[in-house]
Order: sequence, then C-alpha cells, then structure tokens
Amino acid sequence: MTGMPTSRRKTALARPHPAATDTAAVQDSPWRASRERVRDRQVKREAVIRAAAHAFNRKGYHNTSLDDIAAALEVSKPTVYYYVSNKEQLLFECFVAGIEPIRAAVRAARSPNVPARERLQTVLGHYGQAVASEFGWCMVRAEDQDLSPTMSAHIKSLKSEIDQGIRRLLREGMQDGSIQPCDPKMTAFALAGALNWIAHWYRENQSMTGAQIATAFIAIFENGLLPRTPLSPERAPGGSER
Amino acid sequence: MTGMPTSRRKTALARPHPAATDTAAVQDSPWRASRERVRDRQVKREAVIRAAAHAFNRKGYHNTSLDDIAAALEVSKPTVYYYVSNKEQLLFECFVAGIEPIRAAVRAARSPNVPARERLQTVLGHYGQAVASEFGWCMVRAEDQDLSPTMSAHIKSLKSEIDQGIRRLLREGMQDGSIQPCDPKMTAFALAGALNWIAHWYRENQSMTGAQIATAFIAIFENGLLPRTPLSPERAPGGSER
DNA sequence: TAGAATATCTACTCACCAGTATGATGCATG
DNA sequence: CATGCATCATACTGGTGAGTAGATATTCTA
Repeated sequence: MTGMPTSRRKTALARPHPAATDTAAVQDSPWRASRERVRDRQVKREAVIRAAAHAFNRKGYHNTSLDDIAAALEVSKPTVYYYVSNKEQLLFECFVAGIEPIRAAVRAARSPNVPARERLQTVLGHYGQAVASEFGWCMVRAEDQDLSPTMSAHIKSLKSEIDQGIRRLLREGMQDGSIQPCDPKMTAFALAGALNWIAHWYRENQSMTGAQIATAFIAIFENGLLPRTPLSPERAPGGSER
Repeated sequence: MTGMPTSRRKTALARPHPAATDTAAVQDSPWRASRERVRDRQVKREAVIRAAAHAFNRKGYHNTSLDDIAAALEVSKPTVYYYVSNKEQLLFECFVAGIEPIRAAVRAARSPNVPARERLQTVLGHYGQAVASEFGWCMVRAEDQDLSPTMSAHIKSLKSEIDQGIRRLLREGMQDGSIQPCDPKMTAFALAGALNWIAHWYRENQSMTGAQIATAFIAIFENGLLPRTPLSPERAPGGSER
C-alpha cells in the first residue's frame, strides 16, 4: 500500500515491451514437427539460432531471455543450452550467419577483368540483402559492449575484412577510372553506414526487397546529389545485379 | 567443484566488460566541486544526464546500472533518482539533448532565398556534429524496444520531423535545380543512415571533428561515385558551412 | 530559532534471468 | 533385453540491478 496511484508495477517498468504475442512461436521448429525425437543436431541447432535472431530482432538482445527463445521453440531452456553454450555465443552465431554472405561477396569481387565499380555494385547489393535478412539486425547491432574480448575481437576482424575490401574496390575503381576520386576510408564508412542503417527501418513484408533497396542506394551513391551535366544519357553502364 | 576447467565465473559471462577504470568519474560534477550542498537543481540534473550519456556511450544502456552513474558522480543511487524518475527517462533526456540541435537546424532551413542544396548542407553539417557529440550515441541508439510505448512514440515523432525536413529539402532542391532528381525517401534514408552510423565508429580525440566528417560525407554524397565529366571545374559552388 | 522544504544517505525489497544439478526418457546396438 | 548414449525436462542457485522506505542532514523562512 504505497499510496501514490502512479504506475507502480516494477515489472512493467523493467520490461517496457510486454508485447502482445510474446511467445510468438517460430514458424518451423524441428521439435513441433513431430513429437518423437528427431536426431539431427545440426538442423535443431540452426533452428535455435534462427529463433534467437527472430527474438533479438523484435525485442533486442538484452530484452530477450533464453526462456523466451526456448518458449518460441516450445522446448525448455536446458534444451537450448544443449545446442549452444551461452547467450553470447547465440548472438555471435547470428552475427556470423548475417555477415558470411557479405564476406563471400567481397572475396568473389577480386576478379580484375571487370571494372571495379561494377564489382563494388555487386558487393553492395549483397551487403544490402544481408542487412535486410533475418540476421541483419544481429549483424549490425552485435555490440562490442555485450561481448567478451575474444568474441569482440573476432567480430571486429570480420567487419574489418569487409571494410578493407570495400576500400580496395574504391581504390581500384579510381585507378581504372570507373570511380570518381574520393577518400576511400570516408567513402567506405558512408556506404557501410547507409547500408547498415537499413536494419533499423526495414521490416519484412515491406514494399521493397533488400536487393531493391540496395539497388536504389547504389544509384544514389553513384549519381550524387549534384546535378549532372545532361550529356551522359546512360548513367549506370553496368547491369545491376539481379 | 564442477569439474570442467572451461570458463565458469558466472559474473564474467554476465558482464563481459568489466572495463579497467569502470567508475571513471566525470570531469565536472557539481557535487565534487564543493562539499557543501549547492542549491541548483537544474545544474545537477544536467550533470546527471551528462554522466548517463557518458556511461551509455562507453558501456551501452543495458550494461550501465544507475549505481554506475551515481558512482561516476560520487553520489548514491537515490540521489540520482531525486533528479530523474527512472532509467528510461534518463535515456530519453539524452536522446532529446542529442537531437535538439538537429531539429533547430531543420527549422532554420526554411528560408527559401537560398538554394535548397546549400540549406541541406547546413542541416547535414549540424546533423553530423550532433551524432559525433557526447549525446550522439544515445540519440542514435535509443531503441524502441527499451522504451515505453509513450516514450517510443515521442521519439519516433521527433525523428520523423527531421526525416520529413530532409525529404522536403531534397524535393525543393529538385525543383530549384540544385539537386539531381532522385527518390527523396530513399535518399533521406541513405543520408541519415550514413550520418547516424558515425556514432558507431567515431570516438573523440580522433583526427577529425564531427563537422569535418560531415563535410566529407556531404562531398561524397554530392559528387557521387560515378566520374563526372571533367568540364565543371567547380564541383561544389556553395560554400561549405563553417 | 522552530519548523518547513530541500537534498542526500543507508539499507533494503523483489523480480528477473543466466546458467546448472540432477534425473528421466527414448533410441540404437550388441 | 541390457547397456550406453543422446536428448530433454523440472527445479533449482546465485547474482544483479531497478526502484523504494525511511532516516538524516542542511538550508531557507517566518
């Protein structure tokens, strides 16, 4: 009987987001599929990762408990711990799942028989798609501050790999004449920032797909805001990916 | 005596960032200034906000306890609660402190006697400075998921105000011919994303100031990656702000 | 100088949650 | 069908941290 009628409910304050359908089950759970125990560790492990990504997307890392994830899969918490060693690793796995396609694209962009700007287009296209994927949020938001030094270092190096790849493409583009002279470091930051931010506003079932957004962004970055002299009718000679 | 020598230490897992100088005191605390009680509620309140921003910057919102903030100010937790009602409000105040200068810049950019691209330059300049400021992190990272519906809606409307302002400048720029035809919505997202992301990599005492970074970004966005026909010797006719 | 208002502290409560101890249940295989 | 392994659950621990109760000290005011 504290008196004041102002909103008490410690719980309500601590969890600002009780969110209607909280235990919103994941669409496909290897457990719900059949009641008898399926022996496929890898499939289940990936289902756990995916469920975690889903929950992190909606409620954020810190507002998601492992009980939430377990509930979404309709299993108990120890089951989750049977497939991953702890919460941090769960975030890390989501991060890797999100960033891997980008790394692949960067590695594939080494072929020097294509103008660097076109190769950059391809990389940025995959980048945008990855950020808009189900793991995009985790990839973008995996914070230093929530990870052990080891994991943090690992993540940093993966991110750096991509950053360096983009800078290299920019430099190569300046050399082969397909890209306007610019500061590769700052330009890479601007590009990555614009694309990363997609994770903050993009939601599935939106009008545009990740690839379409990436294409639009590439056009913006290529053309620039400054009006171009209207004597180059073809603005993007290379075919956009997809 | 659990057996396995694998890393136990529940605490170490839960707080991955014990960070050497954790209770790193804030430079200027109205409390440390003089031991007798100063009667200046507003000054102290602002000191609390600033200390919170500092802590959030370094450790993130969820890894910062109100005890941390109190310790940084060399007071006790109830003292902090004497100036703010709860942790959420603390985040909100930091957000507002960060975003206010941008809103001011957007409002000031209504004067129609200057080309819209130049007005946009000014807005983006202030934007970049704000993101690189001590409140930048809080402004950019104030998550929906950590806020009550009321606060969340409030923040959304403030953000939207800026977004709409940028889109309007883009449209005006297309009309007055100072800006290349483009999709204002996507372009505003790209601009805001690139600038917001500054908060993720910028640290003070870096070689560039926030304003300098903003200037560099504006140049990148204006020129575009596509080489320009080398017949326009002056690339940015408008003087850069500052 | 007596009270009132302001400012601050010590010492709690209580919910939440990561992670675990322990044991049960099914499955394969000899 | 016994044994060992894989899989999963119940029920717990221990620690953390938001927020508070209630007392105390200091300053203002009448």
